[in-house]
Amino acid sequence: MIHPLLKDWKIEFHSGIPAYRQIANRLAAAMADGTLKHGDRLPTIRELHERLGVNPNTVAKAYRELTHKGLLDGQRGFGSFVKLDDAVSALPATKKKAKLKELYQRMLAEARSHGLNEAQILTFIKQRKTV
Amino acid sequence: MIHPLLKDWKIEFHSGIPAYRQIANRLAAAMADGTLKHGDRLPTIRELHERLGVNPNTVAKAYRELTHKGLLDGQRGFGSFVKLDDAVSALPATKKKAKLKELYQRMLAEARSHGLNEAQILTFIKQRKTV
DNA sequence: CTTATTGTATTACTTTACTAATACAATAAT
DNA sequence: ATTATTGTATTAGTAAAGTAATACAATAAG
Repeated sequence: MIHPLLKDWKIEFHSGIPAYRQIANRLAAAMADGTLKHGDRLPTIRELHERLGVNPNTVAKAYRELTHKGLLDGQRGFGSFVKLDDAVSALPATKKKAKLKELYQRMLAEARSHGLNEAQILTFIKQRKTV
Repeated sequence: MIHPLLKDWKIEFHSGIPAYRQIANRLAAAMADGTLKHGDRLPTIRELHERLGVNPNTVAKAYRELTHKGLLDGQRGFGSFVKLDDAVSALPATKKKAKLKELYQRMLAEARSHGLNEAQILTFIKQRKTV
C-alpha cells in the first residue's frame, strides 16, 4: 500500500531548495500539523528514493536530520518511525522560543533588505489567520 | 569625519553569516528604519574594507546587491548614495506582499522542522510589540 | 542458517558560495 | 593634462554544500 505522504509529491529540482531539504521539511510539517503521529511508519528510504527520483543518500540525509532532532527513530531492517512525544514536546519552551526568535530575526533582516521595515512585516503577519 | 554607521560595527567572522550579507543587511536595516535617508552618502567601499577588515570586493558585493535592488546608486570617483524614493516606495505593494509571503513561508517550514506548528509561531510573533 | 529488507557509513564527485588579488574606468580636483 | 579618489569588472582560489556510487550492518522471516 502506497504511503499517504506520497500522494502528489514531486521534488522541485530547479527551485533552488535542495532535495533533502524539501523532504525534511515536508515530513516535519506533517508531524507538526498532526498528519503524522507518534509511532507512524515512514516510507522507507529506498521507496522515497524511487518515488521521488533522488539518490537514497539524499533521502537518508533528510531522515538523519530529523533523527538528530529527535523527531525520528530509524531501525535497521525495519523502518523509520515518528517519535514525537519525548523529544519535541520535551523541547523546553525557552529553547523553542529562542529558536523562533532566531528565525524571526533572520526573516526581518531579509525583509529589510527589500525595503520593508518591521512594522510592515508585523502588520502583514498579524493579518494572517491562525490556522 | 567618520561615518556614523561605523560606530561599533564589527564583522562576526565566525557567525556563519557571510561578511557581505552582514554588510548588506546592516545598510538595508539602516535604510528601513530611517537612519539612512535618501541621498545620504555611504562610506566608500575602501573605507569599509579597511574598517571592517574585509576584502574590498566583499564590500562591493554588498553594495552591488543593494544597487541591484534599487536601494543604492554608485558613482565612480564620487561615492555611493542612498536611493529610497523611487525604487523602494515604488515597489508595488503586491510585490512586497509576495516577498513577505515567501519569507514567511520559509520561516514556517524551518520552524516546523523544529517541531513547532503555525499556531505557535503566530502566537509568538503576535506577542511582539510593533516597534 | 540463509536471505530479503531496511537503515547506516564511507568515499568521492560536482557545483555553488564566498572571498581574494588585481586591473580597469569614470569622475573631480588641481 | 595629471592625479587622486572612487566604483566596477575579471579572474582565480578555497571552502562548503549537495548529490551520488557503493559497501556495510542489523533485523526479521523463512
